[in-house]
Amino acid sequence: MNDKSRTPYLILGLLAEGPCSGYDIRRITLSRFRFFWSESFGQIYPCLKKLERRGLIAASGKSGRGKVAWEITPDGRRAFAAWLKLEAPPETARYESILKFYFSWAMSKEDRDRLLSSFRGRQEASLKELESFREELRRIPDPHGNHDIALATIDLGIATYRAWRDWAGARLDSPARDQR
Amino acid sequence: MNDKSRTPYLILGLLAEGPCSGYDIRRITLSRFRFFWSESFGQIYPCLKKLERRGLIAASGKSGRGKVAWEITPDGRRAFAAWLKLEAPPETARYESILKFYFSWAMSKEDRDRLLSSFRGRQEASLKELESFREELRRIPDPHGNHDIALATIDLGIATYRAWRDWAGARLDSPARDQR
DNA sequence: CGGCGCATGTAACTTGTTACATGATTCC
DNA sequence: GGAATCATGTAACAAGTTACATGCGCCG
Repeated sequence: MNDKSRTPYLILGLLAEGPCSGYDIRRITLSRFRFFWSESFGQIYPCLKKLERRGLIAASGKSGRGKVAWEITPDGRRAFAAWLKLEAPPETARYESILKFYFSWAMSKEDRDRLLSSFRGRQEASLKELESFREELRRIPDPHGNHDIALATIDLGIATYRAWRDWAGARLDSPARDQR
Repeated sequence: MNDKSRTPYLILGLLAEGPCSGYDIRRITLSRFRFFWSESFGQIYPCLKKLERRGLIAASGKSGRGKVAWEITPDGRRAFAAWLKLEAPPETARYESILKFYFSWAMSKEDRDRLLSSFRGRQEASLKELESFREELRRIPDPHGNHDIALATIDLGIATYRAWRDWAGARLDSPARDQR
């Protein structure tokens, strides 16, 4: 495991919490992980096969439909723990809508407002989704004692979505004033 | 210009504000754009050549050292404006340190605190950098009247860095309590 | 029994990074 | 004159997306 893709570790980490299918992993990255992670099927499925070949995960029978439940092996846990200790490299980001906002001096006021308002709407929707997931998580039992950390992660997402929504809101409500 | 890379538009947009070299573009993405954009030399230089071949930009002589000053052409402005009008596709993100925090139930408390504290330090440093750039921008003249929008963009970065720094700070100062 | 969503898979492609090379200029 | 930084460039590679194909099971 000396390549640079993080996909294997995302998978190992999720499986370390409990069995999962490739489809489950995809759904997780699309919902509660969305503000900090993404994966496509084209990454997930080949990576699952590769991890299996290396003995880091194993298929533990099929559940409903064609769904495969994957489990982490002791070797997998070791590989995961080793990665977890490493310092993460500097982060990079690409938010096209922020880039467009930066360039929005070249737009009409209407187009800029449309951009802002659609931005605000997306943050608002993501916020609602995370907030309701947070409530759900708070209610269900916590067998492994890791809910506090999951909740803390979600709180970071909530804080981010709120800050972004409010930022857009302020530009829409009083666009001429200089807010901080 | 029917491919999916946004690099050409970043370049066109920056050149639309004034002449720039490839190195300048890189520096901009490394500093004030860092919270929402990144580019590597391996993308920038080939892309500049391609944009020149297509007549969207032109080299306007050399300045100090071997530095090439690039300018946008009328065709370039049109291509830029056309892209700007399009709705941006859904955003994806990858923050390895947040992923690691999510998985930090598998860490010792010391390792988790180290992670949080290094995270906080990076947000703090980025925040300071953006704040001082903001002050600098406020002081210099604004010939094209687009400083307000640049400042607004920077404010989003500042809000993000603050929220992230404070989130990490709260987890470090009173890790047992349930903050919002 | 038709359509939708679940679920897996993969091939072709694009995008982006890394590592390297080169040379000029500034500063000590 | 040597080191650091500025500045450009590219080849090899890795990573990630897209578009497709397949089939099952559930629901109306």
